[in-house]
Amino acid sequence: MATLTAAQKRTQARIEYDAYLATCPSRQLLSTLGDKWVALVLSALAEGPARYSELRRHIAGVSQKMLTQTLRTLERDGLIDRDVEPTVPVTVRYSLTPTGHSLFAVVSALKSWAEQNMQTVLEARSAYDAAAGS
Amino acid sequence: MATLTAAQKRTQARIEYDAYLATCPSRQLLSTLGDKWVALVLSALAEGPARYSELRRHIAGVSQKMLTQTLRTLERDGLIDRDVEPTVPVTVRYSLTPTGHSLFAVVSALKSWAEQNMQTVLEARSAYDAAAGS
DNA sequence: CTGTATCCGGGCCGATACTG
DNA sequence: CAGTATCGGCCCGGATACAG
Repeated sequence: MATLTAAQKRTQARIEYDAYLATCPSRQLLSTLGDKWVALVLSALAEGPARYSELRRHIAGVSQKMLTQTLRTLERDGLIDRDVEPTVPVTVRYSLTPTGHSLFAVVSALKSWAEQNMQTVLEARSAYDAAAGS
Repeated sequence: MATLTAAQKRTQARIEYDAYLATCPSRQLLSTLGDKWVALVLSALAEGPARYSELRRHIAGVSQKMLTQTLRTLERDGLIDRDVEPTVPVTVRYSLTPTGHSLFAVVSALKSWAEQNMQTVLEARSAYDAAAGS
């Protein structure tokens, strides 16, 4: 039949909304920044260009896989440059593009907010947890 | 023995780094904002207080579970207020706190960056994919 | 040195059913 | 109306092994 059940309508609405979100610039940016290592890589490269192994050492907790994956994503989005020098063994330098620098500025603003307000947030959290425990 | 293998040292370094990240205000904020629905709930409430069912309708794609979970997290962090009116049936109004409003301002800045630069990013992405396909 | 390929466990999140 | 409880699929991301 042509009519849909309530459940089907809801599912359909969700699919459409997901599609809408997938094209939303803000959401795309947010999900990229939300990635665990993106902000750290941006910060590291904001201090200047660096080689793969330097990044790996500087961001101590990252796994090889995630570092490579993060770098590829950022490169694909035009946020960082990847320069390969044909030495033996090969040398690779990563650096921020202008777009990457401008994104880092935004992230810095976020960082400032966090540093100024996280204390308040943490206190609210403690108060909330204490009330729940009583 | 007292010495550690290279693998053990790396694991240890990762644990310490994770612990460090867990206390980093920026990272905490980023992982919160990265949550799929947080920004959407903030945006919705920035337009004014709303009831649970209103939010559910306004943010069409969200599931009951995730909406509740998101609201709880934001409430816990002191970003939104939850007011219960003892009517029958019960009425619940959510609204942004001052801290919540200030966070929304930051998110708005992020949104502006996304709207201004996502076109460039998308083009870079297309170019990258085209090069890979050749 | 700078990656790629594969396996696999844990957690996120949607669907569903139930409640005051 | 405004939730809570539970199950299950899927994907993220770490560990490991291999390669140019």
